Amino acid sequence: MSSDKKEPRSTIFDIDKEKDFPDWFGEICKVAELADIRYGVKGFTPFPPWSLMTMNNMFDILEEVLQRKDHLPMLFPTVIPESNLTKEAKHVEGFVPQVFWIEDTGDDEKLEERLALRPTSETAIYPMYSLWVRSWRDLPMKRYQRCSVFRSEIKSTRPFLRGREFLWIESHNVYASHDEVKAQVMEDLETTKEVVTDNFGIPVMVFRRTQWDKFPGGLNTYAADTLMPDGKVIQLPSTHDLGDNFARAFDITYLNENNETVYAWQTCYGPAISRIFGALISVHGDNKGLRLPFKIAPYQVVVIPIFRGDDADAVLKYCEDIQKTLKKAGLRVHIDKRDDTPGWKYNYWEMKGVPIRVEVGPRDLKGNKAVLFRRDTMDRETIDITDLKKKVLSLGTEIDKNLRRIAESRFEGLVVDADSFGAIEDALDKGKIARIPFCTTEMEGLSCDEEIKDRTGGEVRGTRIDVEEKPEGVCVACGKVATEIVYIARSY
RNA sequence: GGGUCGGUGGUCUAGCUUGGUAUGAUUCUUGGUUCGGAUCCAAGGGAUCGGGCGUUCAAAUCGCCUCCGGCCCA
Repeated sequence: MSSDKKEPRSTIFDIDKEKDFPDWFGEICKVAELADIRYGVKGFTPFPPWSLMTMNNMFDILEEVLQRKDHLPMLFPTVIPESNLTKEAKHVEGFVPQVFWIEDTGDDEKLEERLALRPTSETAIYPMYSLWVRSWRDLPMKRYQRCSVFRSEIKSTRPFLRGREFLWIESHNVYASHDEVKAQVMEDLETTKEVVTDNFGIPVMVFRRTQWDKFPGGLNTYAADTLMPDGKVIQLPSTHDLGDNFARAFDITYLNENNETVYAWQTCYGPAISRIFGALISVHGDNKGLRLPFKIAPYQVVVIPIFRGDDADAVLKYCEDIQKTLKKAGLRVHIDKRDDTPGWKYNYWEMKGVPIRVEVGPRDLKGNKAVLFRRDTMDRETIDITDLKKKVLSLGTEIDKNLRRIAESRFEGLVVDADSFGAIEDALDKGKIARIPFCTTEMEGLSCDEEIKDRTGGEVRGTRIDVEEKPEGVCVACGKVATEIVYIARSY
């Protein structure tokens, strides 16, 4: 055989996202240095710079929106004394099975009272709210904290999508009336759409969850779902109408204008950034790796110098001028000066998902040009260096629009009406979401949900709250008159 | 939680059936060469074979226990 020539190796990363999604996800976490699963404790994962820098940018956007809507930041301890955790009965039932407990210190010294690592912070925060809320003048009290929480998940864990420790923001709000609570629910849904869809380019559908799937201890849960490449949906932020349940359990009362002591009303809102990041890379990624939105990419632009021996200094100088210009425009720019070939660097940064690449070599130097490459479409364009800033800025906007457009196109025709188990299963097998008449999302409907799950693998995600829907016909499962339209999907 | 497959230098991997302290690639370091889609050459570094116990003169290899992970299912 003659051909002992090396075949050009294709790319760093090349996996069919649609066909082999679990494989794609695991590999991209490793090769793009997003999560290192070698830590050795189930569900606990170190995040290297690339994912953390992206998540920090996501946090910044979310916090900016929350603060604009009058939420103030705060931070509570990680541990919750057992007596506080167990004050609200339903809440206990829902969360205690997943709690990590601290029982002793140092050399086996037993604690007087066990401490829980917070699985969520209601029971940490509300005893203090009980002290902080005194009068109607203190209301509304809108606050949030950015922290990590701990849940001993039984289900199999994966980086970002389901960890036993994950990063989120939780907002906890106190009001004088239930009406204000309902308004806050709507505000949170708008926040979700502004942040997750407008900024991160991830389309969502919002649902009111069923009574058996709501936040333990609350009245109602409203949540945003998005669609993963394998046709399953995943829950992103959720808002809970807590009614006055927790106020009664934690004695959060205030003096109203008539000098009467009354219970307060509450909401909480929990966008899990690490999970949204997991959805983001899955939704926007392609077979060559990540495609990060321009708004949140750690490096929005990477500059690749190309040179032969004696051109090096001039080319590098040219690159630094480019970096200076773009930094002045407020952009995050990186010059890759490593001693590797340009082609290697192209593949590397494409896999990492940097939205825009500027390639600069002797040719460009001579003509005062630069080559602009966009990751989303893999298109190249040669531009005059004087247009650089303008072009990069408009291209960044265009990339984000395009990523969002691609993601949203997957939602078109996604919902399919069904009126039988067969039709539901058929829809789910095609990666669709089934829309069906259903008896009720009150507790009595649970057995119907379970039957649907047994026979189709899908589950009831809830009822739409952004669209009015009139039920017709009978419940697919039990045959009783339908009182609601619900959506069935396979889910994470 | 059930099923299943797996764990060998940083990474991927050969060896396991038929016991005799480990193969190759890549990464990493150094020097040179090269640079418009994964440069090439040379030298060097790096593994008590996930952990424990057992069988044996001898265990990556055989047995038991345990930890960790992947995938599928609930």
